[in-house]
Amino acid sequence: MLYAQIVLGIPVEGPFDYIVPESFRQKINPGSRAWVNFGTKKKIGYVVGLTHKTSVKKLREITEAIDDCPVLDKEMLLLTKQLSEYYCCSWGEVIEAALPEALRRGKRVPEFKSGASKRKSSFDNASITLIHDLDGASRWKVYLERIKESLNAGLSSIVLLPDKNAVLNAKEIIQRQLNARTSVFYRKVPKELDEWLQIRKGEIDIVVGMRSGVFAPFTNLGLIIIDEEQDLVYKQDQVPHYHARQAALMRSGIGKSKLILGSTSPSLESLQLVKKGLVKYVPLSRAKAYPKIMIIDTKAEYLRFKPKNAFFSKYMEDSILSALNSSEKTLIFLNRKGFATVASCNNCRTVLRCPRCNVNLVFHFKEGILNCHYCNFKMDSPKICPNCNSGYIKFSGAGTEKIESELSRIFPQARIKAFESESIFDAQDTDIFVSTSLVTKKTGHNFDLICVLSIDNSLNRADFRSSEKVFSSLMGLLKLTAKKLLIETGFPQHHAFKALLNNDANIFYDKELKERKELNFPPYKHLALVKLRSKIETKAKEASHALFKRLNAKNNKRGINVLSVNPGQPPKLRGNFYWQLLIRSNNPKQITGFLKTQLKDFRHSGIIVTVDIDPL
DNA sequence: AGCACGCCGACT
DNA sequence: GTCGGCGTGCTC
Repeated sequence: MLYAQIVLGIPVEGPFDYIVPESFRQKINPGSRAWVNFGTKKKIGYVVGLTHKTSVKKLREITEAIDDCPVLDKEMLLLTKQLSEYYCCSWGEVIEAALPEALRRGKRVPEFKSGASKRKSSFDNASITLIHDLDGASRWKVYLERIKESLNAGLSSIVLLPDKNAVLNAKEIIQRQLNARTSVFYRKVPKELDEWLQIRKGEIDIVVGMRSGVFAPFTNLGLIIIDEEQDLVYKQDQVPHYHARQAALMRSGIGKSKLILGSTSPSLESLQLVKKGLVKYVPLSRAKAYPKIMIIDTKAEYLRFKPKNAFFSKYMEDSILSALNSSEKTLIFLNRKGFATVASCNNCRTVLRCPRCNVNLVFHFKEGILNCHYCNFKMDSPKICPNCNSGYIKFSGAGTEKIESELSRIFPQARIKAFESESIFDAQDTDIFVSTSLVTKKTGHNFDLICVLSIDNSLNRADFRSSEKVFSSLMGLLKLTAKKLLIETGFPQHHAFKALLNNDANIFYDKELKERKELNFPPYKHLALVKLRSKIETKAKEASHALFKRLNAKNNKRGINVLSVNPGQPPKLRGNFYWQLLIRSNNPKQITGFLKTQLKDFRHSGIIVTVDIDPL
């Protein structure tokens, strides 16, 4: 008797054994899909193994075999398994993250010959490289060389980028420079399945994609490149909360392929791997001139000039004016969209909030609406206060739109454009651009003057990564100018600014690493976030406290620390109330092991629990 | 996750 | 008396 060990794309640990009927023997192999009855439902199962022995009494038969040739090869099976052990989710859930939608729905693929797998040279320390490239231009030379090496060895490459624009841009560079079969591959790309099949058949040499591109089904992978590896989009914000960098590290270990991480401001995680000697560090110098950088101490400015409610310091205003006078291009950078942060009634002080998330709504002047930046809830801006019917709604706080209108008041002669969202911003006839971090995502922009406003908001978040995020966005801005960069801050001594002033990233990294070490934060320790959500506020609170108590009681493991229970951030999102536990450990696998046993029989009505390992 | 089985409260 | 709430266990 032959049994198939099958996992499913639901949060239950398998595998489950099924009888393989004689007629399906040819088609049931590790990595192939099959229809199975599970409970009362018909589901897609993924065969992860075959066996002649089973301890289960009442077995069911596989309903139908789907694949002539397995959709997952040995490497992919191992990769998805390792990821499920790391990220505290089921094997089947990771498999579903790695397959195109059509395959998860059970769509058949025509019979195909799997691409040949090639033997690769041995894997050593030089196999992982971190390229620290200060203006983001010179690294492409290295990328192209390494891809070419891979091609010459008959091996394929994956190139990951943070967003669609960068993907299309990269594809163009590659197609211009190399004679190779290149495919753009990401979730929801038109004809996703066709692309997938071509890669699986070995008809493609290079895949350019985003996060999920790390699962491109090559059988002869030689190289993975992750560009701007510090970018937060490489972490999936849904189960299975995997990080493309982590997946790439695992995949390169399994398949003996090389890995290149490229960045303008490397993550501390990657630098830590360099320090441990696991990753080779390659710094590239900046080709562009280094701009003049000024840190404007807003406290000192205030003492000198006492501007009341001014958005710009005197120095900044003067700089913008002189840029205008010599018809230079200026960028005003701030991290807040919209016209105002808060809309409140001037009479009763009622603040207008999102009904689903309970956060302040942001006023968008052009559309005349209030918008929730968490769930995208929109409503027409009310003329009168919904609470006291008074007719005066006050808007305070500065977003891009507010700054835009303020600028046109101070500089009526200037042509000003604010860009949020995806609006076109190659306008030639513009003197001053106002933008959020979106501007660093678009290529080919150059400014004579960049002014950074209200960076302190970002710096003082209750987030241990806030400094790193600020540093990274400043380094992103640095790429956009060779002339002048002004930063307003009340913390001019901060190591992020010092590093910038001295053109020495190590000033930032050394200090930041030291702080992280002292506080037991990543990259020295790992964190896990256990999130509980419920429609009912008290239930979420009570359940999270019960879980906190339980985890502390059951935790006899050395090295695991259940740190805190807190309301989620934000506490209310899309009509659900969130609470979260924070756990610290030396090793994510240890947390995952602990949580998998503890959460199996933790059940509260109306509560959904999810786990995020290495949250960002 | 999704479902069935099973035991207690307020309704035709 | 029964419809339905949700706590509990299970899915090969």
